[in-house]
Amino acid sequence: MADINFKPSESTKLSANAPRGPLSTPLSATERAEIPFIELLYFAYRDFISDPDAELLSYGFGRAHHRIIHFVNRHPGIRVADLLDILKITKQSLGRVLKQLVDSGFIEQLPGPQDRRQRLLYPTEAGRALSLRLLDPQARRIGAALASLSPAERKGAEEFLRHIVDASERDKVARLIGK
Amino acid sequence: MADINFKPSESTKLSANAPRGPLSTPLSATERAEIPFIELLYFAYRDFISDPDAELLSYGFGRAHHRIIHFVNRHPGIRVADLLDILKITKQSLGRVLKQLVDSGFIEQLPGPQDRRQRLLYPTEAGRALSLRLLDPQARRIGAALASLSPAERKGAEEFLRHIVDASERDKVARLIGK
DNA sequence: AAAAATATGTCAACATGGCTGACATAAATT
DNA sequence: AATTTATGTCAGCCATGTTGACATATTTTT
Repeated sequence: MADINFKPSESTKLSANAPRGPLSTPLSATERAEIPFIELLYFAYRDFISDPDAELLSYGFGRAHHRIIHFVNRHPGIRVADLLDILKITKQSLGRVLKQLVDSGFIEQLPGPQDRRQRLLYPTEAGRALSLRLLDPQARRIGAALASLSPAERKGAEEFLRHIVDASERDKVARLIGK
Repeated sequence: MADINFKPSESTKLSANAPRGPLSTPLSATERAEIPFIELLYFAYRDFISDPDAELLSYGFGRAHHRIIHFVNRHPGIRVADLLDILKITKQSLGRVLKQLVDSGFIEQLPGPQDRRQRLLYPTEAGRALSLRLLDPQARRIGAALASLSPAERKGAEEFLRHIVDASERDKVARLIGK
């Protein structure tokens, strides 16, 4: 490995002591003003899911269970097909995790009244309780964040997130969220 | 299974035809005003990562590769320990994926000039190019979202995300983002 | 009534990317 | 000289995603 024999005056702080790499100039927000938002989304989401992740551990569940529990509680009687469309996963992936939730008594399946091929999904009392437990820390986190914003800023946060969603999915998401 | 023998007047649309489940009343934003934001974060993040996910497929890479490529390009010469602290994963998880990126010529490792135990990470030209390719669709998505907002609303979006981050991580994130 | 389409479930195999635990090595620090 | 630190590596486990093929019950169509 070649040693350092040339040390040009570096302009950036982070790479000041490392002018030997193939590329020592950082990708900066100067070039791409959107980078801070990209990274904020990453860090915010990383921490946003950390609370329920910890809670789920004590039940032996994971994020997949969380998503199912949440949307079944939000839409009791939801069809399997609609849940698949929300989660954008395969029925095999869903089936495995859903089965665990049914077996452990958090979700119940009932045949559809009109179409008896359907197995509509409902939360049990335990399922509702779990949903609320998982919801609580996230709601607190959101609430605290919103509390520090003006009404216009709050609207900005909401509109920003709505526009990050695929344009083709936006209406459906708006309907699901209930606005 | 008990049949329906009582059909109370339902107020919500979604559960109107399904009053037989253990719980047919939906968890609604009426009880928890933060629910729309919780779901918006979920849907926004789901779509936000879909563009790079598709792009990565053609390289045989996954999200783990994306994160490494991104932060190494943002901070050329970063130490392995610092990258681990950003990603919050174990060195074994990082090592496996990082090795693939080094072997395929997207990232180069160089010993630290002061402390030669360190293996500082730098992007190669190919690594920078890949980083920009992955960045592009996300930056466009963010840019389009921001374009629809007023300055105050933009500030709201940014502040909201900053506050979603763990309080204990907020300063570090601010430094990483460069503000 | 028979045929086709639909909603769902299931079996099997595989890939990614997390994890833990144990151990190795080289370099810096004490 | 002993210890600590930065990093790597081997081995195995787990969660959760994938594809493909096939089964079943029910509804719709012909």
